[in-house]
Order: sequence, then structure tokens, then C-alpha cells
Amino acid sequence: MVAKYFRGLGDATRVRILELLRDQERSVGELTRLLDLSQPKVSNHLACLRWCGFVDSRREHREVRYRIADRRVAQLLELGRALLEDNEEHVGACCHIDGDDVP
Amino acid sequence: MVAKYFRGLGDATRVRILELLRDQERSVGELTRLLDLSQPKVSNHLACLRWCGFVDSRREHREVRYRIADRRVAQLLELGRALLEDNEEHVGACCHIDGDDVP
DNA sequence: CTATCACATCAGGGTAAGCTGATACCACCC
DNA sequence: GGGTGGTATCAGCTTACCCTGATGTGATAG
Repeated sequence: MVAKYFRGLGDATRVRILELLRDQERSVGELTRLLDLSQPKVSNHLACLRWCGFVDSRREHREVRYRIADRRVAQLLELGRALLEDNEEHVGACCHIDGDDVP
Repeated sequence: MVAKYFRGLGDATRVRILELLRDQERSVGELTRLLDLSQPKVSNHLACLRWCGFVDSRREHREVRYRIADRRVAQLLELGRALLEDNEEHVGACCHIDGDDVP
């Protein structure tokens, strides 16, 4: 179950979304433009994040605005990023998990 | 990259391993017996955890003993588990990530 | 040196996660 | 009520992850 939860963070798009939501709430359209991704893709990942309780959503006019659901979610990302700094080379070398974030 | 890192935690077997290593270091054989899993499977996940810097290993006699590499790894799991408690129902209902830990 | 224990790696097949493109939904404005 | 902007969902396909079984490597004992 914990694994399933962390798996929610195990996608580059979802992490990027969470980082954009970190400071302010945003609509789906905003995220789509900022990330330059297809709308279904963003919406799909947002649904995933919402189901797992990472984000909350509310309608405003015709838009749906998303925000981080819990401050600890940001902490989790922060902690992960901090740990990563000391292991970036290792992670990059992991071939079990195929990186898709190579420039 | 952060996503790739979290993906390392996105597997039930790897999380179980980390929790067994949480309190004490253990050999591959111990883990294999405790988890009742095949040896290649355990070894493979250990390799993944090691590459990503979650655990350290050292030889002792003929065994290889593994331990948590950084206290923050345990903190990360702790934080994840704490957050999960408030969202367990949601996570269970997430159909994008197919749970394999259903009793 | 050979045998054996403990572990690592490999090749192959199955399966779930993610993407694309199209479509359905919902709220608002006219 | 029809039309439009903003989201959500769906079907099909591709690919990356994981598992199994077999084989390779390294260290110790005899």
C-alpha cells in the first residue's frame, strides 16, 4: 500500500505538476500550457494525484483549480529532492528504472 | 529525475525490504527467508535499491549484508506512511495504479 | 584444486502503466 | 435551447517493469 502511494510520485509528469502547484493553485489549462503537454494527459495525471490524495480540486467558474492537498506532500518532495542530491549519479546509473528524463 | 527516484520506492517488495532493514542490517539470505521470495527477486530489488542509493552493502565472510544508507530514507518512508493514513481509502480506490497488495 | 555456499546476472515472457486521438460531459453566455 | 470554452473519460497501442528459471561469479572449506 505504501508502495502504491509512492508510485503516485513515480512519474515525471506528476512530479512536475506537483512542483507547479507547490506555490499556487492552478487550473488544468494553465498546467497544460506551462508543461506543454496534451490536455488529456494532464487531466489524467491530475485524476491520479487526486485519487491518491496528493491534490484537491474545486470548480471556479468554468475552470477546475487544483492545489496541493497537504503541506506534507511538499515536504515529501523536498525530502526526496534533498536525498537525491547526494545520490544523483547513482540514480542516473540505475538501469532497472529506465529514465525518460534524459535531455 | 526526482520521479525516477521515487519510483524506486514504488514497489511493494522494495518497501518491505526497506522496512526489514529499518532496524538492523541483514543479509540477502535472511531477507529471502523473511519475505519468502525467490533469491533472484530479492537480489534484483536490492541491486535497484543500492543503485539508487537507498541502501549500502558490505561483504562479511561469504554473506553480503545490506543496511539503510541514510536516516532520511527511513524518514521518507515514515512521512509517506503518515500521509497515507489520512488517505488510505483514496489510494485504495485509485485505478490508475493497480494495487497488487490486496488481501 | 575442487566442491559448495551465498549472491549476482541473464534471457525470456507476461502484464500493467502511460500516451494519443477521439469523444462525452459540464458550466456558462447568447 | 444552441454554441462554445474548459475538463474528464474512453479504446487501442506501445513500452517499461517485474517475475521465473537457469547460469555466472566470488569466497571459503576441505
